[in-house]
Amino acid sequence: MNQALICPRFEKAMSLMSQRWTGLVIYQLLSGPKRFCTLETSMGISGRVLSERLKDLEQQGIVLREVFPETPVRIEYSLTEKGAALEPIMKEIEKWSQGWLPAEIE
Amino acid sequence: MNQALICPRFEKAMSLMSQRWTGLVIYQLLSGPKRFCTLETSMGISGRVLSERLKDLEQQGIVLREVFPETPVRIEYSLTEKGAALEPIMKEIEKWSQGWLPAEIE
DNA sequence: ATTAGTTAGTTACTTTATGTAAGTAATTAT
DNA sequence: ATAATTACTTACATAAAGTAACTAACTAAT
Repeated sequence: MNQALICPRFEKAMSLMSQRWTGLVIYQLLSGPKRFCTLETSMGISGRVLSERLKDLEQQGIVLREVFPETPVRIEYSLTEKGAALEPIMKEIEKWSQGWLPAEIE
Repeated sequence: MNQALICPRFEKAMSLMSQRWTGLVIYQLLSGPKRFCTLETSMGISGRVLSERLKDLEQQGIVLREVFPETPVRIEYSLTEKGAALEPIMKEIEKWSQGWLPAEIE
């Protein structure tokens, strides 16, 4: 009865991208490793959700968490190879947004 | 204080893609116009949210709603040019999912 | 020794988003 | 008159996200 079955891998990828904040976190990490507080303030996400997302992305092998025992402790989040492979998606979103969304009024 | 300002157009596009179901709705419409009940059953979205999403996408000029006064009434949703321009994003998501997500076990 | 400051979170609570299931309106078939 | 179909909407329940205060580990200053 289900005429258009969706590929489960595609569906999974889409549900990843469809989670609020996930795309932006990945986008931010494309320009290099970032720490928790940097992500928090630069994208306006709440610490509660950021913490949740980073754990999730780490578990999925998309993000790597590294602890540097400096003072105060520095923890850096970066993209794994799997995570960096998401870049073409981001580039296409960027292209579309530039081609089809209105620029801001100055 | 905000070292990595995000382009507002990109942010808007990302927030569109980050809404639950929006990406899948667009993906389904890439293969041609679809009616409400088809979308509803093929992707397992609730009517309440599907209705909300379609209205939203219509307002943003991504989806076109057409009424065919047959019996019973047929209403078709399709992508506008702006909506169809999202295809490259979907293709990249598809590529990534095939390259990095495990295939199902048969 | 006590107080304050920093980072990376967590916790309890509130608000918003989504799911569920029943209902409505228009139309035709029986 | 009753049932069936499509395209929704409505009321209510559950899940996800936002807010703000708190904790833990450490150092620096008073």
